[in-house]
Amino acid sequence: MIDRQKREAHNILRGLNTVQKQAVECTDGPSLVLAGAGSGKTRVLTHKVAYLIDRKKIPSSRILSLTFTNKAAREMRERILQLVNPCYGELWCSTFHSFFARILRMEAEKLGYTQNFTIYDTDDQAALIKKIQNGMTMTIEQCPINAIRSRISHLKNHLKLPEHAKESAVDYFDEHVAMIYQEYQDNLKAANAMDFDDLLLKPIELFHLFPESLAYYQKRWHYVLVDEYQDTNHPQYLLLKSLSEKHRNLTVVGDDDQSIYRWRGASLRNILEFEKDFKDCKTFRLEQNYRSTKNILHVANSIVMHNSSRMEKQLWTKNDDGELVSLLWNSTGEEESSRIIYKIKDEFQRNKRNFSDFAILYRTNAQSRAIEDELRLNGIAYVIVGGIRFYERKEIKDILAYLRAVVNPLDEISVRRVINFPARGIGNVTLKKIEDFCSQHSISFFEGLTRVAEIDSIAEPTMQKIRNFSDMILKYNSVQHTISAAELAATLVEELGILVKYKEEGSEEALERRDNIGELLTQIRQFSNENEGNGNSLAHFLEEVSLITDIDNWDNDSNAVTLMTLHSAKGLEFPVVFIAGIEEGLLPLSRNSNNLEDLEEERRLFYVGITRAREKLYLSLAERRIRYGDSSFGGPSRFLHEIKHDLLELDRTQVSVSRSQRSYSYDDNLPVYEKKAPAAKKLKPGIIVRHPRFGKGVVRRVEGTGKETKADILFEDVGEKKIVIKYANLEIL
DNA sequence: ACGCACCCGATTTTT
DNA sequence: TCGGGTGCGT
Repeated sequence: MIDRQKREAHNILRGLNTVQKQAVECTDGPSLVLAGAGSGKTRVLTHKVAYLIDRKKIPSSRILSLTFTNKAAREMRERILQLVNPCYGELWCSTFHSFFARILRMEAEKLGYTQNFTIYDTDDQAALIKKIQNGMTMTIEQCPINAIRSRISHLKNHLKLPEHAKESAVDYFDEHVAMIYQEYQDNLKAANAMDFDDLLLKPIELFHLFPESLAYYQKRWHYVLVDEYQDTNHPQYLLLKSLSEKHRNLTVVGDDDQSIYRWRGASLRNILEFEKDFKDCKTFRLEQNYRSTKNILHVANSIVMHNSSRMEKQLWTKNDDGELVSLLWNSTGEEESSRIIYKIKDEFQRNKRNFSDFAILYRTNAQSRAIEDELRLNGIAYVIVGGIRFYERKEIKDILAYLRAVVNPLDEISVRRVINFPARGIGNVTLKKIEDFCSQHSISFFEGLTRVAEIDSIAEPTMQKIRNFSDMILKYNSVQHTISAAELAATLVEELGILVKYKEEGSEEALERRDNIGELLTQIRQFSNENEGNGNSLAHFLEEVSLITDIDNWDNDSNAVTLMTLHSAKGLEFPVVFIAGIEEGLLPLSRNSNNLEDLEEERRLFYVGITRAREKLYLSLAERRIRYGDSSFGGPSRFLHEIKHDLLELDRTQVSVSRSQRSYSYDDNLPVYEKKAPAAKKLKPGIIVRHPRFGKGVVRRVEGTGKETKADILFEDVGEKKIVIKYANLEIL
């Protein structure tokens, strides 16, 4: 036992370079790790947590690691568990939003919410704003919902209250927004709902109003570590500052050159001024890149050095020069797609690559379509990250809205969403009558439904329909704690009869919707199994779902080419990367070419894309491309001129394949799209399993594939064992 | 209350 | 070009 601990402690520092080691060993006080792309940023973070637990004997429950995505949080947890014995206690790796949502669930009453509050996503926000705008009597001119939504979000992120917004309004739009903003906040409160921004703002309010509550959390967390610090916004900055005020052990890791979420409130200031904000802070610069070839890195450096607001850094690598970066110069958008696919096949055959080695990145989702068509035509498997998310599909949102209404009937947006779905003859006129009744009596929309008998103008048959609806919601509301989420959801879907309806409809679209709902029910079932006896699992499920995103589910296990936006690619790496559409108007996007700050963010976005590539980078552009139905010509991106010419290899080879010749669907030389066995896929370090003989344990390491897969598992009772999966009959918990 | 036709608008989207 | 949202007609 002691031997193993020694070995592990040694492992924690082994394989780190000098700066990385210094950063890990610097445990006391604030520290800033400026980590260039591919320089082992997450490595420093995970090793530091492991070091704290193992060397400094800090209970893991005192260490808080915050990230932006669930995927990053999950990976961080797994990597820490590979380094240290997890038995010291719970390990806290979480996203900002889910961490603070968790706090808010506990403290909701103090802020006038109940603990089963609903989290509103962008769609719900839009629906609410729309409702408010439609209800405004003196409205002269309507404004685009999304413009209002993002303005309100902007105001909130700058801690501007509706009163402030009113005072500082300079034009009609500002005034209009300020009015809606006020009502928007009131409505959220009445609906017992919070939007994403509130998940950060309400904790600030909580800490402000209840200093003893803040003191509790300050005492609770001895160490706070943050990944991707360059993307934090102002509320996040304030929260980090107050949470770490007592122990002062705040470690932030980030790269100002990779800050690409300014448009969403991220403040580059946070990382640029960290040394001023935390006076005695220690700064570490990780400038050695382990990911890319020298050529790729030179291109990346030559681009990003054109930015003015950045901290001076020079990435270098011991890796080989590698191939030159290729510039695929095309005349049209279609040619671009063909050429990329041609290159993929070429790389595939010449360099023995897997399809999962390739990523095709683009600035806008709309660009994916042409590339997808070409991939399909050539029988190459691909996965798209982003676009329409599973949980944003209409049918999924409909079911979720029912579940949300059941958990929180005050959630007016959800109730309204489903009151006439499936169609049950309750139309706009009736809704308006109920609405008026509710505002006359100052009651919630749902209470209005239950008191529909008092509304004279509604005809009896309609009343009955409304009563049926509200009774149904109440029925499920009353059993939510006695039956499992899975059972509740399945019964509800059954009662609604939508699966049958979609089946009868029979169209491809309807069948897909039916399947999606089936998939949702499966997910709820899984969730129920995993969280048995955890109180109200339906509410938990809804919270988890509202904080999940597409990239969280992306797993590069399937042998397929990955397509995604430059934004989604941050944090990932691929042997071969294509960046499509390096044109004026697209990169930089025309809207963001006018002011310097926007332009610099576009440049960083390009930089992020370039630095995803390990071995080979292709840049691609088209002289003409169809956009919004028109043919447009932006010309090569200005960023191309920032690359030294001897780093680029111009490739203008014509791809001489016509549509008809390419219409075969499978090429014998291409492997069949194949997914890895689900069992092997799910078994990852950090996962809890049950063994028929040894009981419960946590997976530490996985080696081998297929039938050969073995795993080191640390069991609660019998210690660590190496298990051959094939024979073990493990149950994944 | 529902269906169809037309019109407008159109980044990126960690949560 | 394409999809969603509005408004009119039944």
